[in-house]
Amino acid sequence: MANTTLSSDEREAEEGSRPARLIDVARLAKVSRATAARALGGYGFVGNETRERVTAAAQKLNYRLNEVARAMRAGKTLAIGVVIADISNSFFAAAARAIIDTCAEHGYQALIINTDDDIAREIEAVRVLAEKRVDGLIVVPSSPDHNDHLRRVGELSSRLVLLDRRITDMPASTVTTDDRSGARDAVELFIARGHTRIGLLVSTVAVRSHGTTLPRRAVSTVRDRVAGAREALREAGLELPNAWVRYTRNDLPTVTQAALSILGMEPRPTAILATCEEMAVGAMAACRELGLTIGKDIALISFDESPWSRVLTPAISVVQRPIYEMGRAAVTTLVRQIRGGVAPQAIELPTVLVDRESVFDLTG
Amino acid sequence: MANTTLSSDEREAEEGSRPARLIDVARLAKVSRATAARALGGYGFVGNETRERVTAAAQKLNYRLNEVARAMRAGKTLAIGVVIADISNSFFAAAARAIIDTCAEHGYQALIINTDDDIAREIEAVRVLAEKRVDGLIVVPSSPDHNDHLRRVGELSSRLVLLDRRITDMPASTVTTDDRSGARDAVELFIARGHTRIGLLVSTVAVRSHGTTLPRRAVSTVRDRVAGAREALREAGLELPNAWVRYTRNDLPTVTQAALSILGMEPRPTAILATCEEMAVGAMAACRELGLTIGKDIALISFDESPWSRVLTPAISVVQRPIYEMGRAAVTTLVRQIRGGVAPQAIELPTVLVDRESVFDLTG
DNA sequence: CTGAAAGCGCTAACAC
DNA sequence: GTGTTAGCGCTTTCAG
Repeated sequence: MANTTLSSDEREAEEGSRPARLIDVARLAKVSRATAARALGGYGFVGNETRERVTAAAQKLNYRLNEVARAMRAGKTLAIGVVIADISNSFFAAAARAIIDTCAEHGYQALIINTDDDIAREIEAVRVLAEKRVDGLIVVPSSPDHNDHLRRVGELSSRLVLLDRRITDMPASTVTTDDRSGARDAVELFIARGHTRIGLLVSTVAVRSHGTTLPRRAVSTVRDRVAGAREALREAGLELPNAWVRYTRNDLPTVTQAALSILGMEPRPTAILATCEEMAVGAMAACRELGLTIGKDIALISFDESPWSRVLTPAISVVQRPIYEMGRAAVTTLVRQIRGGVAPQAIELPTVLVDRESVFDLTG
Repeated sequence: MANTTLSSDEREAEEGSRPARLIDVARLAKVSRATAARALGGYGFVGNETRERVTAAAQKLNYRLNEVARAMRAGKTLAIGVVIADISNSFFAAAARAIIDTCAEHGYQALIINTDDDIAREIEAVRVLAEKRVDGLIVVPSSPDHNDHLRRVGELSSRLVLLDRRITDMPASTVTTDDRSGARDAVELFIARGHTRIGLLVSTVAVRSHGTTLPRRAVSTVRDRVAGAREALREAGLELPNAWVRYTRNDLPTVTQAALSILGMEPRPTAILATCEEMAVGAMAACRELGLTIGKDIALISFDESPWSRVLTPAISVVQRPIYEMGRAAVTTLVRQIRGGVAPQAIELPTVLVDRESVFDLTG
């Protein structure tokens, strides 16, 4: 390696001594801070030769804009807060991916906080993000009726998008899917194939372990899916005994218990609608324990596509939701609101039922 | 609702007019900014009665510390940059969950950027995070030998933790798992059960679609797993024909093709080691197409636990890695480095082989 | 076209 | 115990 001599400036750039500031660049280029800022920021009028001198100086000093100072001065952090239940859950992971990428496209950074659907943690998360002075907020609300913390965040409350779930009495934008139709479609498919005993495995955190009554604090997606299923059932003149619907937390042991308790009924359902991946897995676990075969003894439809659902035998039929699009829409709506001061809007995306092999025919 | 009269201050707090600043609190409490700061920040000496007046004023004005100003003044953002391949991938999602939570426990906020294992995007991500003046950096490096961008970040290069993968010639902390042993254990189990024709399905992005030679740019986890498998094979005096190992991108169609090309060989392997969930799913897809049954015609072991792996029939045997612990260790190490200026360290966590039902016995 | 200077909101010496 | 003040690094009028 050539033993080149480095100027003191250059050495500072190489090592981590102290990041160069605008004024250092200005001095090296023999201009004022204002001119340096203009040259680097690409605004205002700067002479060509001056601009080049500044750029060269910045390069030489390895200058990096201090975003913190910029944010302070400008009153914009270019950051967006994201409050979700659990990023390790596949639904939220996919949504987060969309949010992060779309934020980046618009020059924003996403700050993500997990709440595990705990309202206390949600309130705390919003507080923290407000202190960080995020320019906007995307929230997956954990409770359908707590909205105080979302109203009390000053200007942020007009830069707020609710994702996946609606909440009462909150004038904010929402991005949701038409889960009621999704559930209807699923149940109607069961019915068309001759199933009359249809069970519901419903994910919710508003319950201690698992139970048979709709929890008072169930979020809108839960309510919509149950309502959609009930609708289809009612129109077909079918019963939905309490014992066939189970509201449950979504850890595998609990879900398995819940599924077992449905499948242990006499008579037992021949079909199960699972409201998410975890519910489907629990149903599979229960079937395994009982020696029941999916697609033969038990028909299954699950909300949300999983990597494995089309690969199993039988392949699992699912109600697909456009998760990536949801995340993307949340960000674009939010950014529009931040920039334009436009009115909140409600976006509802369609679901699509993908029929594979897990719903066998009973009419034959 | 009671028609209470609000003071002008209170109304401002209710609406989003303009966030209260420290000086507003100070004025309302009739003290100086310094005293207000001390009272609120809980440091220095403040009279009891004064403290109460300040707290009350802050409450009344709905005062929120401005984190941006604090960061600027203190020279610490309390933010940590996280550069990963893809947060919607289950491995990274779990790691991210651990990172975010552990960050929060230490008072830090995680800023996450996806690279899709593209080195150009990784370089850009590091640049952006450096501008944001993050206090530390966690990187899952996408290339084993690009390290310039990680050296050129000034003081940040001493506040850097490499997660999941090592890279050459970089004096940074690393948090990895003992993947070599993991692969060894898996292959040894195959061998113990009488399998002699063992295939490898290896996930990598350093290849166009799928091929049979170790890509020059494969990351350390890929190298380690292949090396571990080869070791076990060699010690048992077994061959690993090129045709039985496939390096592939991890989208389902490509993986399925790769798996098909292994399973189309004559003779074909009776066992497959999949280096991640996506590889296992691809193997399952291929088996499905060929009418082969896992656990009967083809033995399968996969790296990383999946929600569904223990629930299938047969249940899939896996090489578990302590993903949450990895994320947690990355953050604790990093925080120690930020706070203490301690030397970089290499942490290697063990893997554990969980034998379930997907490795059938050929010795009978 | 370029420079001087004010100030974003906060903390931490340093006085009193 | 409490107040005064000097900046952190940047942008942005306002002069020249």
